[in-house]
Amino acid sequence: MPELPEVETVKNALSPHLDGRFFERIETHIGQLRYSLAPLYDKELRNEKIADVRRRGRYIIIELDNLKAFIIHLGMSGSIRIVEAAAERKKHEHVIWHMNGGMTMRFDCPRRFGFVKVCKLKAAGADPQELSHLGVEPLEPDFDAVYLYEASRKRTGSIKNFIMNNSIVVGVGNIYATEALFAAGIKPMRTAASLTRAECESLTKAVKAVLKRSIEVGGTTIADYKSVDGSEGKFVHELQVYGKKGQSCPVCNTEIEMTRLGGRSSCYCPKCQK
DNA sequence: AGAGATACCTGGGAGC
DNA sequence: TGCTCCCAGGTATCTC
Repeated sequence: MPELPEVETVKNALSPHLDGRFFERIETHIGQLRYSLAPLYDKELRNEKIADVRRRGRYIIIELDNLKAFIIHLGMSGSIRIVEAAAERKKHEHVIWHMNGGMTMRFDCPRRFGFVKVCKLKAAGADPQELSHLGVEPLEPDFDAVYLYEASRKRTGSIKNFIMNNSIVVGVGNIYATEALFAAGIKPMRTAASLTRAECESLTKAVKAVLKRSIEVGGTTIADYKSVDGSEGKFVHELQVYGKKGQSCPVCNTEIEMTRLGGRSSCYCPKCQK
């Protein structure tokens, strides 16, 4: 399931294949994913040089020279691959971009939680209006103890849901929220407002460390996620508590427990996490 | 305003 | 074996 490290990995792998090329034709095999795919037939998306490929939160932005852009979200099961136009289409490859030079970029999205949106940018390199609600990037310096502490005052929801809230900080999903809270020694069900300054310091550091480490090893492959070349992320081998209910804590051997927060399962060590 | 619930969707695993 | 049921996940939308 693609979280920030996975999307970062995909974006980095995609970039050299798209750089300076243009889309000659876009082919869709389904009417809509999360949103209708009809806007992809806009003529202004064709034969226009690809100016930039970047990431914002869990969204990939492919910007064209005319300031039109695609926003791609992989949902929970989406992947993108670059293959020759002649390659056989996989069952769930719903969108195929044909590039000059004979290669295609293909969006495989079995569970259809992903989407492709078309938008118009105000300037080169600008964030689309569609993503203006997003909070800070977790790997940027503005996600720090002061920010987290101040944003979380008066917040009565759980700290886990708080750091998974896209309007606060982007790209932290269930896996990395779970792992970061373990690394910081904080129970996921604590209210956000109950965190001290010191705990905000350890939590922001833990979020950054977990995300950076995962990017280094190519993300986390649980079931569906693969990068552009089909390789699997190796962070799954470094998970400490995610999905390990009933197993021993790698630090203190206490049995890992699970609770549900915001409808999502949340594993934690009852002894290491206060 | 914030927080919780729910819908969306399908593959995979468990249980019968 | 084959069926049904349930779960996983992020985001948008709703309700309180």
